[in-house]
Amino acid sequence: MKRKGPKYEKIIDAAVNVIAEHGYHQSQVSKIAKEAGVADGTIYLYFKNKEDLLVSVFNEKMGTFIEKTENELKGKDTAIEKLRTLVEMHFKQLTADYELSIVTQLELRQTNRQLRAKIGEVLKRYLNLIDTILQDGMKEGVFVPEIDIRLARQMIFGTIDETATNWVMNDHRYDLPALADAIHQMLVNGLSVKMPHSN
Amino acid sequence: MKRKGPKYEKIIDAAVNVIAEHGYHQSQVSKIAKEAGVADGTIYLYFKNKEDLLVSVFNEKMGTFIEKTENELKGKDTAIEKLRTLVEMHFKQLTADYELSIVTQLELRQTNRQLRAKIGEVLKRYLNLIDTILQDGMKEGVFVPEIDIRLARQMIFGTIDETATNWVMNDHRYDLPALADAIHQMLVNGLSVKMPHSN
Amino acid sequence: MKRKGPKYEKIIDAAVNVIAEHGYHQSQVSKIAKEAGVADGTIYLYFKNKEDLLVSVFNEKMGTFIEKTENELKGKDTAIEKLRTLVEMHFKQLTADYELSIVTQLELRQTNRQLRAKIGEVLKRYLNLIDTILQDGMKEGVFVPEIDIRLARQMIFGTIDETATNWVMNDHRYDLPALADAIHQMLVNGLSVKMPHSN
Amino acid sequence: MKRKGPKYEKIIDAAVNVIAEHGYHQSQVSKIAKEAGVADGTIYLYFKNKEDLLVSVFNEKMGTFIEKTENELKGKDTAIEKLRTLVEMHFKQLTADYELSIVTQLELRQTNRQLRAKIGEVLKRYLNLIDTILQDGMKEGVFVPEIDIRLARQMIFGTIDETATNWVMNDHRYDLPALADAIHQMLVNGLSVKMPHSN
DNA sequence: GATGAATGAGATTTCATTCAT
DNA sequence: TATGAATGAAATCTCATTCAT
Repeated sequence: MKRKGPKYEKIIDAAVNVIAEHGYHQSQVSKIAKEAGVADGTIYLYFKNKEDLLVSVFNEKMGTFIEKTENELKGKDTAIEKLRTLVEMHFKQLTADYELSIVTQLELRQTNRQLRAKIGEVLKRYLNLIDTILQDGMKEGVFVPEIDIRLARQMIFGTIDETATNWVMNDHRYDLPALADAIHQMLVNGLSVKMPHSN
Repeated sequence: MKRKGPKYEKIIDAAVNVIAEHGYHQSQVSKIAKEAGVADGTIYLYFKNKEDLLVSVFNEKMGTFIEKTENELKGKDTAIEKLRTLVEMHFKQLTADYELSIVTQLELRQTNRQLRAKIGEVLKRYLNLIDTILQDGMKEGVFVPEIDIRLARQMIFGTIDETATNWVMNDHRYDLPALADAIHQMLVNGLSVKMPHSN
Repeated sequence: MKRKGPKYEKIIDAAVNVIAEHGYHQSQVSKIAKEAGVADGTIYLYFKNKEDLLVSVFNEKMGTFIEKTENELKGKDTAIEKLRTLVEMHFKQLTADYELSIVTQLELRQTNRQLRAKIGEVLKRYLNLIDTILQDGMKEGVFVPEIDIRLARQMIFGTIDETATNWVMNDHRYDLPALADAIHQMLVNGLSVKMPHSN
Repeated sequence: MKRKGPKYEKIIDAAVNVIAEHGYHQSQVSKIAKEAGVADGTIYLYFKNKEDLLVSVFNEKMGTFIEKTENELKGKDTAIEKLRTLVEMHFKQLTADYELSIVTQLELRQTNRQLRAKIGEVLKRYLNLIDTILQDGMKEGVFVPEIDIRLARQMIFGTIDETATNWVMNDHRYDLPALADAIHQMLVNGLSVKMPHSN
């Protein structure tokens, strides 16, 4: 099972394109092979089976996605800046890769539980990024100390993801990164130390 | 195409049970028919095709879900109370129907774009509920007036949905309604009129 | 899994014909279905999978084969007559069913160990027939009492089977039942009470 | 097409081992190449194709088998002794080569008609040995002169082969050469000049 | 209305063989 | 000679849907 080489990359990219264009359930191995310019059997020299290919697609693309975000975060000093960067990077990267945005937001979700579990593994690294930002913010004293990290993470990821999915389902009709500020503002408000509202 | 009658209900309920037990991709029409105690062909007297059945499942169950929430909201006076009620009702109803929670949070998402679009139609009524609460809150002066309703709705729904999905994926291991208060607090904070944070 | 009905018979017979004509490895399910005049999927209403179909072919045909032999044996009084009948029936039945002779002597042997084990189960009933004849002969005092039943059975079956296989491999070019007498004579000689040869 | 050299031997032996261990249908060319320590393509420098390799395996191994038997027969004077030697050598050689016994008795039979025909060619030399013994015995006056050589040969080979196959299928659980005497006795009886039985 | 036997299109994966190096 | 990456044809089985009864 070769896991590197130019054909490996080609197949991964072909998979993204085919899935984005034809949808998950219409992405036969033969279609991906044709798009990659290799024989059907060649796929199986690089991937154990179709599921392995799909997981690898998510791994590779999400890996890059996360790394870029991590790198960008390094230059930021405060949790609030980091959170803004995270949201911005998320939206910018999806905007920069049209096909990928369709694949991650729509297509790769129509998979069975098993595949979704493996995808979930990869996502954990991203969720850990969020957790770190939250812990930083609590240390800095800008986020409410009693906050449940898990719930806060679910608010942040849920909000970003829901926003991104809506954008893709609306055919990328509007400027997603332009929404980053407003989203950021709401999230920070939700987490910040302040006078309690009266209810 | 009969849309009512005892068999109609039986088939809908059988579908929920079969999907919850065996998963979306293992829920063949014949299995649902057997669970419902009818012949395979009978399904097609009540539903146009399998997709129609699945949409109907979501319609019927989500319809009840939304109605109960609407009724509960009627008794509440302020937007903040209404939001709390919405979150609570969401979590309570999922907790009360084990099978439904699996079906709506996990299984019905593994469907193609077309089916998801139809499910989205049904969801709109729920999202409108959220919008109304937001508008109320802005009229009341408790929510920031400049807020983008769409983004706020995505934060609220995204947070609730992500929280619910995590709970199901963690095998319902903890008390979901118990989280409603903390979630509500974060959301209200995120939306409320207050002194801006310094960043 | 229906195991009876006119289609069941049709499929079994179609399988024999297709295997006899095209050989085991060229007998695709679709070819058998076409020969039987049913859809591919119909095969799977009557058989669990292709292996199950092949085992059933052997079961059904060998079952009839054995029953006819058993019936014929009932009319015989002595072990020697019974043995002659067994050999004759074996050769006559193969001669009467051209396709079956090819399938059982040549094609169904090119199968994996698992399938062969299941076929072996069916054969046991036939081998038991032989054992009974041997025991009868020993009781009658015409067969050497010290004979190892297992070895004697292997001689009888091995001889008959090898003879039949050669006949099929020689394209049925000669009259197989005409050899029964000579075969029978040799086998009886081999087993009979007599003066030991001098060696 | 080199037919000699150390790699030729290595490949032949690797084939026997792989087939014995994994079974005929699990013996891919690549697996044999790996076992032999050569590249897949190298196989095709020594053999025309996979069938040619398998026939060669049978050729080489059966050639040695037959030669050893021939050599042993040379030292024997009478047909009866020769027959005993043939049976003994057959069983001893199978016992001495565990892998070979599995390959010749079980695995190489699961092949198509074409390959089996070629294997039959190789076997002819062995069957000729039997024929010679039979003719010797008839000349010596110990075997019935009217015997049909072909039938007698089929009895001898069929019995030996059936016995050997049963032994392999019973996982070599008992001492095969120990059965040679009894088998020999039955065969000789079957062929010998004697008073006809009364039936 | 209700049945359920029958349909048949469609896709993943294997593996013998080739050929450029 | 030797390599081994690449090829691509080919077949089992599933399951939504139909329709004669």
